Amino acid sequence: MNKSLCCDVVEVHPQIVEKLKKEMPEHQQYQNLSELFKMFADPTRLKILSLLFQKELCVCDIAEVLHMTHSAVSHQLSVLRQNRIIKNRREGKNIFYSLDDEHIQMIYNAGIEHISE
Amino acid sequence: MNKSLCCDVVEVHPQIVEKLKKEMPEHQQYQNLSELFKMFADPTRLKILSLLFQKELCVCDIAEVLHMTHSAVSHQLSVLRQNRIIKNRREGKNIFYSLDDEHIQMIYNAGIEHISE
DNA sequence: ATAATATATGAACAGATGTTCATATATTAT
DNA sequence: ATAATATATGAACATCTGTTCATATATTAT
Repeated sequence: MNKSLCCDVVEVHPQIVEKLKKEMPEHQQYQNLSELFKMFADPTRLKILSLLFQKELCVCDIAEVLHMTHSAVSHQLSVLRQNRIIKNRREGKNIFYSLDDEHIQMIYNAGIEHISE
Repeated sequence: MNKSLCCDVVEVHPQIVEKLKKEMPEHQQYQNLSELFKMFADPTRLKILSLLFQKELCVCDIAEVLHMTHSAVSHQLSVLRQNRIIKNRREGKNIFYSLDDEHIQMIYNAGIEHISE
């Protein structure tokens, strides 16, 4: 009788907990959001993005600037592209990569602001 | 002689590549930034943050809303706190968690905007 | 067609990550 | 002091992640 929902005896915020439970968006939305942020959660990808903020570039440009193998760069570009962070266009033997939209730089900048506060 | 720096024969963007190399911030900065974004790169942590946007909460509140064990919640809160995403205050037996600053919500919202475009 | 170049891709591996379980610490009530 | 409660923490484990290596594909030049 009147078994509490939290902390075994008394809920700390019973009405708030109920409200939050009801208003909670679907798991899928959090999943999608986490996958977006995952793209920013690696120093190599951040470096690549920060380069693409300045100019569209091909694999070999990026590999050269970052002192990385072409393969490693290509894999990361592939991941970024599959997640709609960047897009590409072919020009002869080269494939040029660039940002997919401006939100990407907004998110990046918001992060920069935080760490340099 | 005149050995190219990129693509074995001709750099695609030789002057740009040199410029980018010189202006590249230190690895540590990208490392720090990636660690910030890592905090947002997990659905559970995003859920916790979205709850804390609304109200300061204790472990048991969060565990109840998310149907998670207290231990799992506590571990995530600990990670978030070590990374200065959230702070806490004790009130008797309870420890209340809340956001450390407003940048956090800015980053979160920038992400939400992107995925709902 | 053949060779050279630019990029992509699959498999494998090491290292990181999130949860669970068991246990410890801290606060409060008895 | 003892018991009960809220939270923290260490170890273990399975899963995920990023790079490397080897190889494949696509484009261009010969």
